[in-house]
Amino acid sequence: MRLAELSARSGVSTATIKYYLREGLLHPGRRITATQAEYDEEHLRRLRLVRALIQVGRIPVNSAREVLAALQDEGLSRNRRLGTAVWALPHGPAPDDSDPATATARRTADELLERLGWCPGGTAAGAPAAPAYEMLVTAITALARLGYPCAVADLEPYARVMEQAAVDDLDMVERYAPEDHVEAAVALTVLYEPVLLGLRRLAQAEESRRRFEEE
Amino acid sequence: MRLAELSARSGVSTATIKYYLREGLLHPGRRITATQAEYDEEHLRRLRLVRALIQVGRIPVNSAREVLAALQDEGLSRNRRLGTAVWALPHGPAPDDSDPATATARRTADELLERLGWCPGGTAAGAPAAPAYEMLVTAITALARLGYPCAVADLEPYARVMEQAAVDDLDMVERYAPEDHVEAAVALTVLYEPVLLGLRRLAQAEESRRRFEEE
DNA sequence: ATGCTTGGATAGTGGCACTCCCCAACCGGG
DNA sequence: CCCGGTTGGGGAGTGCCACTATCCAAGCAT
Repeated sequence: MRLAELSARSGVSTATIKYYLREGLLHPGRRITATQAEYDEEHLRRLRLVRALIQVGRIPVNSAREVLAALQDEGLSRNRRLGTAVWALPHGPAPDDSDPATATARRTADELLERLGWCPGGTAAGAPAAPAYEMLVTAITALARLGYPCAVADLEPYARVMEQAAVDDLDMVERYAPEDHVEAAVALTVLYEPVLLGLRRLAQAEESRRRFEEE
Repeated sequence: MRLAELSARSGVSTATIKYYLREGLLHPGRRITATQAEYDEEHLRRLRLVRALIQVGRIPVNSAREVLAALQDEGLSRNRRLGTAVWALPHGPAPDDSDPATATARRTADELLERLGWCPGGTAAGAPAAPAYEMLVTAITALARLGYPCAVADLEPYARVMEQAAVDDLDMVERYAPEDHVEAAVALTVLYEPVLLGLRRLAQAEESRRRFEEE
């Protein structure tokens, strides 16, 4: 199919597809002549994934490129590819280590992971800490600076809850053929984030109504 | 305190504070002379909240203004203020109702809410749907378009999990004095989002290691 | 008086995600 | 074979956003 048809079937403008091609988010089509190229179903599928990651998952174009590159790095084992892809996901500002509140937050996070029996820093000993761990530290620091408590005991219930979500995530991934695991894991990790946050806000509204309903 | 001291104590540059003042995120200081103003602890507290919402919670400046305006709208009841504030939180692109997949997603979401016993659309009957509900529909649509299943049965476990998180959220809010409930609810809703997502990614890594550890 | 700081206003910056436009190469009809 | 319309590549431009730099008059400190 031609660029125009790819555009029509995906609902993405040709200008935007050309931009993604330039940015390396999409492989170039098979060149038919010097000025024309042919795209296939794989391009369409990839384009839809790109769009979903960027628009729904709010991932910056640069990160999306890294994530997608990891997805199909044939030189890596399945586990390494998944790790690399999830590693490239956006994770907000790095903790400000000049702030003493950050040190406290780090201790809280470490103690939490230890109590949960998870790997310290989200990785094997000695390795750099996972971006998700840094994200957690940044958020705990901000909460502490605002005067909201964030002790291990406050965080633990949330961790238990996300542990359950992760089990459900992995169950869902395992429905697919092993060669699709990495893409499924990335897509489900990213695209279930708005689902989880949306459900949380709805659940809060419901619970709030239940507790404070007096009109 | 003067602008310079506010800047030093918050770690935010004077230029940025002036920008926030212009944008109405911060109340103007008490004018001392024609060219000087005095700020107090309340300004400092507010500034820290603004920074946390924008930097850690990734809320756009415009939304932050609306959220903060709702926080202290004296004309509204506590519940209405909270509703207005949470309503103003960012929620991604609106569902594309010209896409038939959106209609399916809407049906899935409705059925899910019904099964959970939550208000349809996250609101009272007839009222416009909550932004969080629209966010959910958008995400379900994107997943469906990518070929990932998103049936009611797939979503329900996540909803149960977030129901528990919401109970924990509200418990935490109730530790504060009633007059602080609204601010606490907003801060905890927004700032626990990175905590939850970070914990989920760490939990996934842990669960993945548990299932696929073979080195 | 003078030389610093202060705070308000305006204009500018850099990054990001597109989007416009031109051009040369192609394709199809007459 | 010619010619109008279409295609894809590429560079430049757009709009938005979150700041940031500069200027200026008014203060305060010595």
